[in-house]
Amino acid sequence: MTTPKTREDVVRAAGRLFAERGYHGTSMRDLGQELGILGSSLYSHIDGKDQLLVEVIRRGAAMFQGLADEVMASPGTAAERMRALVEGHVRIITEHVDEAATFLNELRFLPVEDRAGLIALRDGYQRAFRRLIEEGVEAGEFRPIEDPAMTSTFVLSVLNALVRWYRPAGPAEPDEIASRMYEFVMEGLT
Amino acid sequence: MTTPKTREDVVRAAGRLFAERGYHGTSMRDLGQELGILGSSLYSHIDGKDQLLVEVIRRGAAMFQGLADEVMASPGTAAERMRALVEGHVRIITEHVDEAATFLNELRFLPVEDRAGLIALRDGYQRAFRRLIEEGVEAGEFRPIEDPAMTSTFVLSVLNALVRWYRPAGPAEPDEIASRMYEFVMEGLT
DNA sequence: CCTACCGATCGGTAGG
DNA sequence: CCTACCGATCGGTAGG
Repeated sequence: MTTPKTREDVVRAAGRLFAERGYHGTSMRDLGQELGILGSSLYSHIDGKDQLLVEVIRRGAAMFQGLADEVMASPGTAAERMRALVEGHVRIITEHVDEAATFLNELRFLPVEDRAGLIALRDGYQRAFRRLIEEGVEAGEFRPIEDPAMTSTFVLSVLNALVRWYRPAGPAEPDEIASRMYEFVMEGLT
Repeated sequence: MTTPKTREDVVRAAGRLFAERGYHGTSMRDLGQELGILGSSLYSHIDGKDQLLVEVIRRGAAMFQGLADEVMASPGTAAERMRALVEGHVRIITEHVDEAATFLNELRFLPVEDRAGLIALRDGYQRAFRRLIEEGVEAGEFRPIEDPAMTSTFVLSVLNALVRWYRPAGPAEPDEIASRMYEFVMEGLT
């Protein structure tokens, strides 16, 4: 009675397990079990385990890159665009934790031929934050910041760590998380 | 001519590989190779692979807990103690990246009987940050903060992410990193 | 610390 | 999607 699994089902289940147990902590038999089929049956949908990792991570990367492209092409002050980046980043993670977590945690296990390209995407995303910080400093919206690259790492550290503690059943709503993150990033503790 | 490996050598090499490739991405044969011996020879030093994970993570946990105990028992304003926590945290990571990274990344792979205790240690460390934030708000040193628990997560996100990007050969000195982190945590971007 | 293994599990294939 | 497998690798042991 249960309808046959699709390739899409397989990729999504892979994201779930890679996020939860890591790429090397997930066997093809685990993944089959998650879908109610045998591990060997997965190979009618995909070519190999590493292909699944590539596909899950590509999805994560694409969402973040899309956000950065959109926000950086839009008008507004540096503060306004920073708010848009924070809200978008939180939305991506709360709506797609698995792909986001796998993108952020399992990049190093990618096959060599895919690794460099996806790391470049991640670095490009970080560069958007750095440029925005530089613009904000120049415009006098932000305080003088000696090392915008390192500071962009700090901002992204706060945002990315959400994949580690976000739980859909948790007490905090995504909107509330985004607001408090933006506040913290802009004002710090004082 | 090379002196025999000690148990200490084994634990340290395990920390290195667990940090770099993850627990499940490291085989006992990999670990042996790192030390110039066979995988099976490791068992004259240790009882099992999971024991190595427990030991590496215990070391990481102990350093952070020691820092929190020391700082929270010392006098000083909330800001002064926050600075001490940031500086200590950065020092621990820059001097012991492997144990720190394994503690922060591989906790979930611990044997069930050790997991809860070490997670409790991590949570206790985070509680020190939360209490300090609450004290700083009450004393009027920090701005009013509605959710000190979530805010402590933000501060720790910035600090913990250092295990992901710190490289001893990198351009930034530990002291400089600590200063900029403290500045960011206190003032944010504005 | 090595030699020589062990059973279990891994990613993956052929054929239906 | 399953049956029935494959060679390779896994964590680990006995004996020296």
